[in-house]
Amino acid sequence: MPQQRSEETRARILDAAVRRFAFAGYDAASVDDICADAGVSKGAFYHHYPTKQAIFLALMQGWLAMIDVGMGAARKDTVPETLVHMTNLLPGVFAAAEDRLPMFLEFWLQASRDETIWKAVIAPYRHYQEYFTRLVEDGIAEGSLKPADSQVAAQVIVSLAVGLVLQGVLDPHGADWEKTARESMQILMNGLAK
Amino acid sequence: MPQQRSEETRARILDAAVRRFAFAGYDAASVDDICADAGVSKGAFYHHYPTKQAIFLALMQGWLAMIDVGMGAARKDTVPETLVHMTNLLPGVFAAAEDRLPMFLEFWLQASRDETIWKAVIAPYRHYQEYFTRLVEDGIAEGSLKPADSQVAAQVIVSLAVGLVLQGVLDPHGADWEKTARESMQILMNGLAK
DNA sequence: ATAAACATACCGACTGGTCGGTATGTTTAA
DNA sequence: TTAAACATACCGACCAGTCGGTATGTTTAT
Repeated sequence: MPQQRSEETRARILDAAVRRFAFAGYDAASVDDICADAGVSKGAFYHHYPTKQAIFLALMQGWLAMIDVGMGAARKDTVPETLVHMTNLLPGVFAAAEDRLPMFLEFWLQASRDETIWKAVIAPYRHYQEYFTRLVEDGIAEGSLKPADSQVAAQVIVSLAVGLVLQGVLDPHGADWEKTARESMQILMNGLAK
Repeated sequence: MPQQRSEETRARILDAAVRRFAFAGYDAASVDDICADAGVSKGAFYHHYPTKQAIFLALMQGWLAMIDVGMGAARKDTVPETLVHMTNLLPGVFAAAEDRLPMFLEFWLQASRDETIWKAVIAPYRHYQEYFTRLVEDGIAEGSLKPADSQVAAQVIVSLAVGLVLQGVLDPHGADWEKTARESMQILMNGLAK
């Protein structure tokens, strides 16, 4: 394997970037900070990534791809079961990414202001919307859900999830968010299920 | 009128700050920018506000207070009616504050990292939670809502609202958000109402 | 085999510019 | 006249990105 050292440096920079961005935010995390954290020179940084924005984007892509994989693997027998199962996955997500969740917000905020980042965020985002829309349609087809506008139903689900995550970011100790997530989905189900 | 000029300058600075923060975000909006936009010198700025953070906080306070007023005025005969009426108010909120909504996200993000701002955000936020909790309890008492954990029910409502607003920020043209808001609340009601 | 030629990885001082905040001077209103 | 309101010049810190140069492989020609 040629230049495996290079790959390791790349990874170290990426790791450090996650830490610094999560801790201080995109603007406040300087490239110098990231380099110091990674134990690497600025030259190395710019050798591997053309700009600060580029590494931010790389990070985001990785994160979004991860979610994608996790979602695909959650499919169960019936649609309501799948949805409930997904909420059961939430605690793990929270625990694994607790300190990184502000980054999620950061992604969103940057996306709302930066054309490049927006395009990178909006595609997977719409993909999720479609995923849930199809899920709801399947549920209606299999008879476990009431006939309804599947698009709206999907948006409700996504909105609820987004809202829960963001409240979890803002006020982690303000509630038992995993319990709230489970029961919230239950209430939603009462409105959607047959 | 003695300090009327002073008051006007104050207001102009605040207006400009809203515009610049909304357009560029907290970090990217420089004090110089704000002053230029307000047609005022830096000396005037620092005469009226001790720091950049202070003006941001003042802005946030005003915004939160505004929501407070709007919420109190929405009360109708029954609880479900009140909630539906509130979603009907959303389009106005969206239209009036379209370009300022990213600031909402900015507030949130800053709050998740800055102790001072966090405290200023969390108090009104919990106040809303309590408002909705009481609203749900009233609904249960008046018999229009199913008996349920009022706290969780309130959190669902708030989560949904937060999620809808944030999706509206990220992807304004991705859906008809006011319609979605209305129908979402309807679905939720199916799960909550008797 | 091995040295020369080349390519990639990495270093860290430096630049040009920005920004929050301050010091000091001038105007305005009472 | 005097204090508040406002203006201007300036300071020190910081920061993304650059650049000349070095170190560490990798390929090529002999």
